[in-house]
Amino acid sequence: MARISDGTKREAILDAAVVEIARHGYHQTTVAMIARRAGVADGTIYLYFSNKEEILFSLFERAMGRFISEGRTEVDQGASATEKLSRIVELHLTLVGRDRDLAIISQVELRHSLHFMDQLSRNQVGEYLAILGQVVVQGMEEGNFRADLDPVFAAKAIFGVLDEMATDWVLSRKNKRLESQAGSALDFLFGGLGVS
Amino acid sequence: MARISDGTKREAILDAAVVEIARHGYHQTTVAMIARRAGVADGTIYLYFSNKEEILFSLFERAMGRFISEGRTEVDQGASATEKLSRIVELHLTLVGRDRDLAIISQVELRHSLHFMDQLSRNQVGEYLAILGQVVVQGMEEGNFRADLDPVFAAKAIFGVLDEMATDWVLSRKNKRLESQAGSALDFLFGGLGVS
DNA sequence: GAGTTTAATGAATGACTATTCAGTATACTA
DNA sequence: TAGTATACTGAATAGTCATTCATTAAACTC
Repeated sequence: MARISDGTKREAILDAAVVEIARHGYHQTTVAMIARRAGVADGTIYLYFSNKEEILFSLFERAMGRFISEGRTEVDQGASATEKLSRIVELHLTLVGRDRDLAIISQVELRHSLHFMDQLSRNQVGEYLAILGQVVVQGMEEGNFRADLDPVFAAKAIFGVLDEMATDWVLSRKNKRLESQAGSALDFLFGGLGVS
Repeated sequence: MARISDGTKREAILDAAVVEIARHGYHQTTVAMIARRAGVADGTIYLYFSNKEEILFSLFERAMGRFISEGRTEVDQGASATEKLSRIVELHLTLVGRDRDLAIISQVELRHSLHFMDQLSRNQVGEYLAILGQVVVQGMEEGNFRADLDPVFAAKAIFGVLDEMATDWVLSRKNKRLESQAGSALDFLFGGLGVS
């Protein structure tokens, strides 16, 4: 029998969870529904996750892990801060826009509870904000961004704009591609950052 | 016996709900908990609300109603678009920052489900975005904002920044007043809008 | 291929809680 | 004050589901 450490069954469960939770919401999704879609028995879920909430956590870690690692790569490929920011914006919108189910999870379902949001904010989102903050600092040092910026605040503002765009896209039924607004977003953000 | 139409008991229930839901989250809050805090029997809740979810809806309507009406007043008091926007930003941060429990409800608990967010977005938040959009249009007509702005996009971006600030404040344990960042926010937003 | 270990199953359990409603209390009416 | 209408109560109901665990199946070992 396949070793539990293969990870393929675990992945299957997470994949199933994305679909079910995106479709019905976390609280309306039963463990049985996830098990059924993943093609395993209810009890099997508990061999891989200690409880239902851990599935949601794992879902997020998996998604955000990809997000951050790709983000770092993009940042490393840009030279100037403006270039790095362009890449981040493009990537953020592309990644969110790639998979609507996953977007629903990250824009809506993961924000269920204070406790949950707190976790996110302290860990993954915090890391993302830190990356943004570093780019802002670099831009200031290069003399391309306003000298009186507060990098921590600016990072939040940038994130706020991107996050609102993502949420809006998830809620709108239009099929307009999210990335298509990257230009407007950059114009706005560069303006806010004082890029001349 | 007091008439049901007095509304005082209904208000008491909503007040109790804000506290309990902010403290424990919507799903961990039982109807019995709300009833207990409001000083009424469990069954009494159902004389005023048809089910638990309607309490959450009503909570939101009550809060957002105040928000929008005060928002309109502020807008009407400003002459130029820049002045109006300053007032809106100040008001938004002040109102959110005034009551942490209510802020938790609006920044976290009300965003529970796609269905719920959809409602918000379509109605109250949509109205708020419309107000912001009008201000942007005015600013463009006055020649103070960039001419190539997309007002619908700009409204979302403004809202995104304010909303992220609010969420961050709710999650942070610091007691820094939210309004204290209004200046930074305005600098950023005016920059994004191309105010020279 | 007998024996052992590991993985998977799914029916049963147990706990929880939104909602109901028969009964009680309070206010109004004449 | 008797009678009626309205508001309130809280124990009982009814349904839901996360989680467990005794049993079965598969894989590995030598």
